[in-house]
Amino acid sequence: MPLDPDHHALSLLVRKLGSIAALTDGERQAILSVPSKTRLLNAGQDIVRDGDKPSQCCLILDGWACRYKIIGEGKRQIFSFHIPGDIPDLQSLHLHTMDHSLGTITQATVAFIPHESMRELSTRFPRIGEVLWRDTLVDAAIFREWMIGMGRKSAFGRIAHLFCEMYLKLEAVGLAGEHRCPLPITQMDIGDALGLSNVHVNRVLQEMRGRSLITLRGSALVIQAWDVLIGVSEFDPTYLHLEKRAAG
Amino acid sequence: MPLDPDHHALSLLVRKLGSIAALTDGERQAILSVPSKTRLLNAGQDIVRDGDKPSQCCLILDGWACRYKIIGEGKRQIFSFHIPGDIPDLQSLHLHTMDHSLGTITQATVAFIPHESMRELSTRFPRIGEVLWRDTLVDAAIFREWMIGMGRKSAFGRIAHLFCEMYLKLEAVGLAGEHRCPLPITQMDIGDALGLSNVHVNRVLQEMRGRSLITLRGSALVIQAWDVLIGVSEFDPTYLHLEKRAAG
DNA sequence: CGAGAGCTTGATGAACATCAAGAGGCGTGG
DNA sequence: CCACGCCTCTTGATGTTCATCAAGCTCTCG
Repeated sequence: MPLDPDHHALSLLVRKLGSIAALTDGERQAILSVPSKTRLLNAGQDIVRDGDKPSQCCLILDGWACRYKIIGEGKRQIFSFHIPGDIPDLQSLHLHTMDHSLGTITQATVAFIPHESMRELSTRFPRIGEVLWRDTLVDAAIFREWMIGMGRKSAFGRIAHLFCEMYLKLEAVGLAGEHRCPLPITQMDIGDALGLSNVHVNRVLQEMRGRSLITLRGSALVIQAWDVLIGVSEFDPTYLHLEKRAAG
Repeated sequence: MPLDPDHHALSLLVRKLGSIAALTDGERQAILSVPSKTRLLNAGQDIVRDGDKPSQCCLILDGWACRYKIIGEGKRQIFSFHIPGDIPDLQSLHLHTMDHSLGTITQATVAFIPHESMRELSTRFPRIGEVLWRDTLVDAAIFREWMIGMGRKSAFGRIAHLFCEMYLKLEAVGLAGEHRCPLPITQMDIGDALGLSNVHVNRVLQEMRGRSLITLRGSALVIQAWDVLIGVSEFDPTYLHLEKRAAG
């Protein structure tokens, strides 16, 4: 089998989907034969923009991305952070106009897959379609949880919640463990995601460090007091709908 | 044709889906032959609860409902308001455990449809599956818009935005016009939806009335100054993805 | 006509935003 | 190798938007 990068890209998709529902050989083969183009992007680069009508969606192979929208005078709201294995703009498959933007946070490797192929795949293999649909539903569940944070939680609780969430998401794809994970985002990013000023984020982080709850240096997060964080943030992982399964 | 209430229920679904994508006769027939049970519910009654594993989903025929979650000590976050034609718990089709609750706001008529039938319908008629999927994606788009409000907008902007949104959603199903619509929710509900206290909601409403922007008496909202409201709330209806089409 | 839910008003305080300025890190180019 | 610039983080001072508490009012509906 040739070691070409695009094939590698799709095997990540196979693993991701296989971790949610067992795949048949036929389904596996179908996914692997989907056409895709892999590209390396710089940090801080837009992948799709508010208002675009994309004809492909993207699978993150390496690096981090986020979905966001610019509003008013320089204000920004980040809706989600995305890590390898995610398809952050899957929704564009059925919502033809982007109502927000998607951009990289770090340097990132991304595979582009034509909508046409995704639609065909979903139709020919309804089970794959269901898993993809499900993926967008988990997405929405995370939005709801962020709404709770912004509507009803303190800055401290929101930040703690975000840390727990990102840790679990990373752990689920094998990129974190032992309460350590990469977190290559600025305090500004955290603020824009949680509806806080960067100044206030900074002060909360100081407090967390002062109470020895976390270590956060460079882009490495260590959660030293997991129980405290889930306590203050009322973190309940149900909403992530991570069904533990052996990868296919 | 017999005038039985369940058949009537599904014809609403036909109209709803038909307003998004043109349906073939076969598709129409298939929808109409889906089994469903119609029930009349009181105001303030739960339909599905946080933690449940429902085996059916519901179509609202009449009245209003909302999705919400109770957190901490008596705090509540409302995620969405639902009106006739909505299927508020469609996500339970693929996310088996509810991570929030769904309840009525007013007295409501609701049709219950087995998940099994919905899944079958989606598989046999991929186009219907796509439209349903799309519906959950619009749902998520609305969540994103609410996040912007709670993260980056003033109380005034948030409330104005909610009014514009509900008006357009109601208008799209023929329940509003001429900048008038029903709004059978309390100030407490508005607060719980937007992350505000009922007291503060009250004060903002006073100001809106004082500036002759709206009239809100009983459950009737009149938007007297549409342009002002969309201005202050930076309302852009793109996110509702209302594609104007003649109903099939 | 009474009871309860929702609305209204005032007083007080807390959690945050905003503004401003400086310190530390890190890559880039001379 | 050092110097420069930029980005991020940090810290302080001040101000605003909202929450909270408490009480009285109004409307509706049984």
